[in-house]
Amino acid sequence: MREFMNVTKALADANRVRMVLALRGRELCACQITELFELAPSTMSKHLSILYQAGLVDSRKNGRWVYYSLPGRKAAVPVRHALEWVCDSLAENERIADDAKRLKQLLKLDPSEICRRQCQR
Amino acid sequence: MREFMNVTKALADANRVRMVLALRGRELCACQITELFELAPSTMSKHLSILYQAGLVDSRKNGRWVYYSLPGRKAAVPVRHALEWVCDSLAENERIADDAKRLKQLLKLDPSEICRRQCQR
DNA sequence: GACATTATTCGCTATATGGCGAACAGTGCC
DNA sequence: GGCACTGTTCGCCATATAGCGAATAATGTC
Repeated sequence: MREFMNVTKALADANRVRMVLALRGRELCACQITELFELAPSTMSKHLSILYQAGLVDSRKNGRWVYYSLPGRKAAVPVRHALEWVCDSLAENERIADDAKRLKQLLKLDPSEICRRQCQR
Repeated sequence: MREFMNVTKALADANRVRMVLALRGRELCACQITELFELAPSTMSKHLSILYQAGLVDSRKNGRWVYYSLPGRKAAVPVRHALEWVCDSLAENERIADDAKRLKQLLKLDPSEICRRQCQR
């Protein structure tokens, strides 16, 4: 029950749901996600931590960068079903499509370029 | 997105999830649900209203009684999938099994008997 | 080692949420 | 109509949550 509620609570925030969908089919580093959603890095980090605790995302550290991704087959069955449910339900969603569009632009840039942009704010 | 978040938010509370599972395969009147979960009627009513707004439960009024049930085929696809996900994920859960056991006892009583019990508190 | 870079943790504030009891509303019975 | 019964709405309080900036941690570069 505890674990299941971790998943439902993790999915009860629109920004976290958008993050899950942004991770479909690719991994993203923290700064890319921060840039995509225009939130403070600390806020982003907390969201990702909640998703991670729920098992909804994986993380991988490489040097100074931390990459997040969807867990795929290794995830527990309830988590896998949750991810399928979320992705299926919002596949056609306008907001999600817009996120995907902006992400596409973002991926053309070098990650370090993104971080530089953030520092200038 | 709005509608989808209504569902995830509705499922982000353990008591509401337990209510959904208690409604598997039968309808229950509000006083039965109140008795099962030992919450104040006003609290129960609010929870049921949130589930209803999300489309996760149906309601039917009959005289002084209001009956709640799962929506079945008429529900939208994302809602149906959510209900399947919840029920599958917690089918073996201890707490849910205990709820089911207590509910079984409760169903032997007449609804009006239950209400009388509540008034005596 | 000193410094820049990337991400997380901590401390705080504003808002949202779950809980209750009291008041109100709708229904049925006398 | 008056009253009992069943549920809901309202007003309140305590706690949880999302957000930010500052401080800290971890890594790479000079």
